[in-house]
Amino acid sequence: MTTKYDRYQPHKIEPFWRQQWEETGLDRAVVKKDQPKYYALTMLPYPSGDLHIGHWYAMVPSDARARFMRMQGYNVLFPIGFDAFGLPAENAAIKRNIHPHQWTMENIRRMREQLKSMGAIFDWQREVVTCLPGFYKWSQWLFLKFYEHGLAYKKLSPVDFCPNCNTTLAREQVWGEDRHCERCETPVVKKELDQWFFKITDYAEELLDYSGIDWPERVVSMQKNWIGKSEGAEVKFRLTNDEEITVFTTRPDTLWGVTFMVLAPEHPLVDKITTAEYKTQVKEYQYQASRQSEIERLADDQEKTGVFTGSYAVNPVNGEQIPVWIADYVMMGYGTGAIMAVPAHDTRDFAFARKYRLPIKVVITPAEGLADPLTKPYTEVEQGKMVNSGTFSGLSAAEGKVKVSSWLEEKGLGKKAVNYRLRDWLISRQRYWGTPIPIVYCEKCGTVPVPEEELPIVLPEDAEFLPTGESPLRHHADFLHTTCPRCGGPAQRETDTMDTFVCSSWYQYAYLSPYYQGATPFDPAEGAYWLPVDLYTGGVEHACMHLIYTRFFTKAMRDIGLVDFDEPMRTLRNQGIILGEDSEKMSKSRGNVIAPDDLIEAYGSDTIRVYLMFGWRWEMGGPWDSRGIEGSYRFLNRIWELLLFPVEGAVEPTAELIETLQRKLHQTIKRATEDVKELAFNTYIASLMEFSNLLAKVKPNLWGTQPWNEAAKTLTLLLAPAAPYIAEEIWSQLGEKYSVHIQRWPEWDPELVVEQQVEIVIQINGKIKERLVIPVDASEDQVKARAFAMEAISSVLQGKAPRKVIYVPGRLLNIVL
RNA sequence: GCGAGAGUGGCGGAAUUGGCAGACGCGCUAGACUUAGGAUCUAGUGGGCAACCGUAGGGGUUCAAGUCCCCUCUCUCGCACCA
Repeated sequence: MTTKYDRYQPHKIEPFWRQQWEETGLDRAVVKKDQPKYYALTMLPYPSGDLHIGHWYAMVPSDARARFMRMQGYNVLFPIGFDAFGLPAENAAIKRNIHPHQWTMENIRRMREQLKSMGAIFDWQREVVTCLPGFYKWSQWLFLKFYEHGLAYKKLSPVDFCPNCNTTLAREQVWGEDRHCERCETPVVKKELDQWFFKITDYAEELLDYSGIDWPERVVSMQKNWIGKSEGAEVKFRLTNDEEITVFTTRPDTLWGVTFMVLAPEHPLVDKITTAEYKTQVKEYQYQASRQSEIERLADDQEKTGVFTGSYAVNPVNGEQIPVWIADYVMMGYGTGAIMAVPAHDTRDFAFARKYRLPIKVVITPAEGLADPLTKPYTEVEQGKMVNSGTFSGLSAAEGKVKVSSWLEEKGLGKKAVNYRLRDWLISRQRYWGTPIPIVYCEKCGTVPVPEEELPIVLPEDAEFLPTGESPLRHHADFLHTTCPRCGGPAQRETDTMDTFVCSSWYQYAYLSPYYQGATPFDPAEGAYWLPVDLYTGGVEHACMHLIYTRFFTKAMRDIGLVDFDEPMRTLRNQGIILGEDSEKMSKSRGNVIAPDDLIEAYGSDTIRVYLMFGWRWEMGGPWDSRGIEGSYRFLNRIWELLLFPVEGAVEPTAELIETLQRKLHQTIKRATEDVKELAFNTYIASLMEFSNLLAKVKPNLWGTQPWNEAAKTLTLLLAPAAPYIAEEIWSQLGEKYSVHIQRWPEWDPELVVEQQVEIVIQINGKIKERLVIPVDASEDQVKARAFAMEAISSVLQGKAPRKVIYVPGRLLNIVL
């Protein structure tokens, strides 16, 4: 390779070592029964065409961490793949008349090369591309298993539909107040469609349990929020015309305060219970409400509106007759779509009652009583006491909640109930570029699952891509028409494809044995060794979608008998986002995109790697600073010269310098080790910088001595996870054996870490007056004696005894007067 | 409104969890080497002439607070008529 005295030339060394690593299979990950495993995973990218600096920011530190674990003696699996189904490919097909498959695979080819230059230890033999039949066969297989186990079902339901993407969206793909499409920001509309769902709600309770995993509090709280568990009771209300309406309430203790009832405008009972007199008004209101969801629901301060149905219900606890209204502040999609209104103790009901002059009846009061008439609802539970509530009067509201529920249950008027905000996962998409749902519709047999042996149901290649908004599969006769697997008669295939989140819900298992040919989605022997994932890293934006789905999948797979653990990923960590230099999100339209390829050309991959780790707190991210990267480039250049350029002239080692060097060496090992372990990459790099600064200082005296050589070797090892290319080159030039990356990570000696001399701060009343350098093992008395002898101290004391003296060994002496 | 998190020099960020605030780096200033420097090296760099003052603001606990407690403000993210 290069010879000594050459300057640092990343463009020479990086391709060379990349090839060496490839040829020697350095990063191949295979099962080694006698070695502890470590499965590190970074979220797989969508093959948009170009590797973005954001991909680097996500992957490089994860890679460094994986490399570190490998040097710590673990057998590390750090795989990569491509989340290759999805809309952009299909849109490209429509716009530019290029087949989604071709578009996707070309992008992958390009990104694969870009990923390779990054220098990560991806084992490319384990690469998985989700749009290949070898992969999606198993998505289909899992669908069939879910179907068998009652976890996949079809139902006609109002779903969110993006008119621009021409497809349905899962609830979590609808964002913001105006309910727009996650991808294209078009406001979604409601459509009544027959769609496939996964029964994620079966796992709602279990999904709330995070006890076995180490996930960021933020993600946990977002998920809990999303799942939205609330406990209360379901209460049955009989109407005067004999219909029955069930409501869900979290406040059974307020039952005596119910003064009216409200149904969602779309509630199925509305038509039945509306009396002739009110028909027109109700119909009109229902129409307005249905338009509401289609029109952008602008922030119109949400004045509550509603209309009376003409019917009355009977409060089961006291026999009072209460009017039944409909109002759009009650949602069909939550609870039972009907509420009992307690205006005295609920903000919304209060506003509604005020507007329509409905009675307000107080049944919970604080010790000091309430204003009469009420000016605002009293919603407190903790301090409230029940009143006007029959035999329950006098109980605290909290007690009441429990006791009233039990009582309802005894009397058959209702029951304790838990309600979740989480809804089943809508997986049907009316698009071509996705996993076909392996279902056939037969006139005779109805809905028939495709037999396992017939998988994969392959996407036909010769589909036509027209901007009509309908799935090409629907117009593909060969695909559409088939025979019923059960009766052999004519049948039609399901033409919906699966949400791409299905692919990413189980891809971590596909890496174990890509495109597996066996009887299950992955090789059980590989699974037994590598699973589950030890460390998963990626963006926090997936908290409520991907990260809930993959937990659900793993639990479902467990119940099917495919895995024997409850959670897919033991530890989760999120990185932040790198913004443009203008502190805005990077985007082509803003023109603030930083292209990694340009940076590689200017500095080489190692510099980018080091900068991405050093520049920000990883979990935070922040704006890019194109001047900052110069610092990382300088750092690598300095290391290069420091370790490879000899000293001209005499070297004069002193015992003191050797000791200083050795101590700093061990301190650096300690810091670097602890920081990488904690994913504190910025301080890890900082510790290496500090150490190299010291090395530069002692180089004229120690160069070539045994302690120097030791330090040089160790620094190279410590640098290896961050800057793998330069570390390998330096290692080789130092005359060490290939490869630096499979050497044992250095260990520190706790005794050598401690300073021999420490500076103690001498404070008077907490203010620093003096500093004192003493041996670490100096006794308190010695420190005191020396401190009191100091001019600045004794002059203040003037012989008087201090009130108190606090001594913190190795840190300070505080003299309190 | 609810939930989560954050606020430290000109900037990115450190601070062994209550013990020297500002490590490391960027930028900046001065100097050196140079035909030249947007290269490199050396020194300096929170504010203030000082005593001192400084971690969003105010209060508190403590010998000691960026760190703990209470209040306020600002920002970011998520959810949002959730019954």
